[in-house]
Amino acid sequence: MLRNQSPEIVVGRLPLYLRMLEFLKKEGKLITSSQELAERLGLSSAQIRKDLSYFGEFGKQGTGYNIEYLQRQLREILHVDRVWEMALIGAGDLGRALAHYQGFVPEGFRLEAIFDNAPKKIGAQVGDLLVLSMSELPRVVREKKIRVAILAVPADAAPAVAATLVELGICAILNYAPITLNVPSGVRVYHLDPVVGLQNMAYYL
Amino acid sequence: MLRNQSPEIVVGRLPLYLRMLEFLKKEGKLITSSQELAERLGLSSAQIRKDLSYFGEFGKQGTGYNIEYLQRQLREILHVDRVWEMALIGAGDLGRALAHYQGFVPEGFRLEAIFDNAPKKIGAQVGDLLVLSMSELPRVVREKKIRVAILAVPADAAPAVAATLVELGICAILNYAPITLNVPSGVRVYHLDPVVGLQNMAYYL
DNA sequence: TAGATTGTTAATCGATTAACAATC
DNA sequence: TAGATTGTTAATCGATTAACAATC
Repeated sequence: MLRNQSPEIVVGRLPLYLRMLEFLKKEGKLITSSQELAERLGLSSAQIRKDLSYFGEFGKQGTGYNIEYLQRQLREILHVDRVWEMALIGAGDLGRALAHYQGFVPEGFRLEAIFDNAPKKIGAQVGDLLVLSMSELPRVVREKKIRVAILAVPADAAPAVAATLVELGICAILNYAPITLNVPSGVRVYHLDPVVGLQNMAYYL
Repeated sequence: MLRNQSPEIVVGRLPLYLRMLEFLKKEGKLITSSQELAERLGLSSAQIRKDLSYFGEFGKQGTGYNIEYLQRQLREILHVDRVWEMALIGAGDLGRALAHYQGFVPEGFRLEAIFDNAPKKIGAQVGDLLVLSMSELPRVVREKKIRVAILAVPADAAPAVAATLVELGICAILNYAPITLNVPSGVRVYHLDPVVGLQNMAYYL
């Protein structure tokens, strides 16, 4: 695959395209166009065509894009044409909410285990998982070859847990802790902080 | 205030600066520099100076930035030098986790009420709030002059709820539903979807 | 064929970086 | 004063958009 420009920002939009394609499919559509996608997503049709063209030719002139086909292609590009096992760290309110979330599996991810270091929580049932001690983390990550983790611990615990995850070979961390994590290059962190979103929007209030 | 370029992307970084300043303060620091902030945040020092200079002059040559002072200035710029009341829609697992979250108030936001339309949930105690019926939403929003909402309902319910929120005059929506919301200009939506983050990172796996 | 829409090029627009005078 | 760091300018870099030939 040719990579003559960094696609980081483009890759960031592909999951949105994938989500919208699923939505359109549920509306009964079989075909869509860059214009329809653009309108629904609040982007320009040129941007969508350009983004897609970076990875290949997926449409037909005069017709548009076959939704199923484009979904398959995008899933392949994003490597979500398989299921990635995940470790969830933190069995607090948020951790339990994530453990109950049904939306991961259809999109290429599955929670394999949930960890906490509070003795009161260890052994508790959460969804169809039992909360394991943090001391089990290395073994589970190794045995299940886990490469993705969700971090749902308080901010003050996050740096140490992140360091452990990195050491165990985790290379993608979905971080719910309200703190900027310092990780080596090669490890990716995606940050989800409600306060960052709220403060951002507050500027415009 | 002069606005000769769109600061959207800059405004998006200010909450990160604010969060890092708090972190440095907790380490006992009184002063920081664009270089220190840059290293900790993984940005360039030039970018941080440029971002700040867009809103004013907050530093001293040779010295750097007084942390407390810069925090106060950034809070004022972002309009989080006050507390915004919020309505939370959805009393599922995620809604309850958000209702228990202690991190909103120190950052300028407070949950005023939580709503759901499931009869089983209405009246339940969640944190120190009682779950109210959706039919109460208009009254509460009006009486408390609420302008910010958190949407924590399933994707299929989200568009209708968002439309209601917009109609009631809500102008900032923190959206946890995995769907792109269509709102009029003037209403801002900040999207938090774990799957989007995971799929984005999966590209690099 | 006529109409529609893609994929792609070139132009435009905007964001980041490098460099440095100003100054603490 | 010497050293450090800001605020700002100009240069660079990258992303978006407009336009259109190709083609279904």
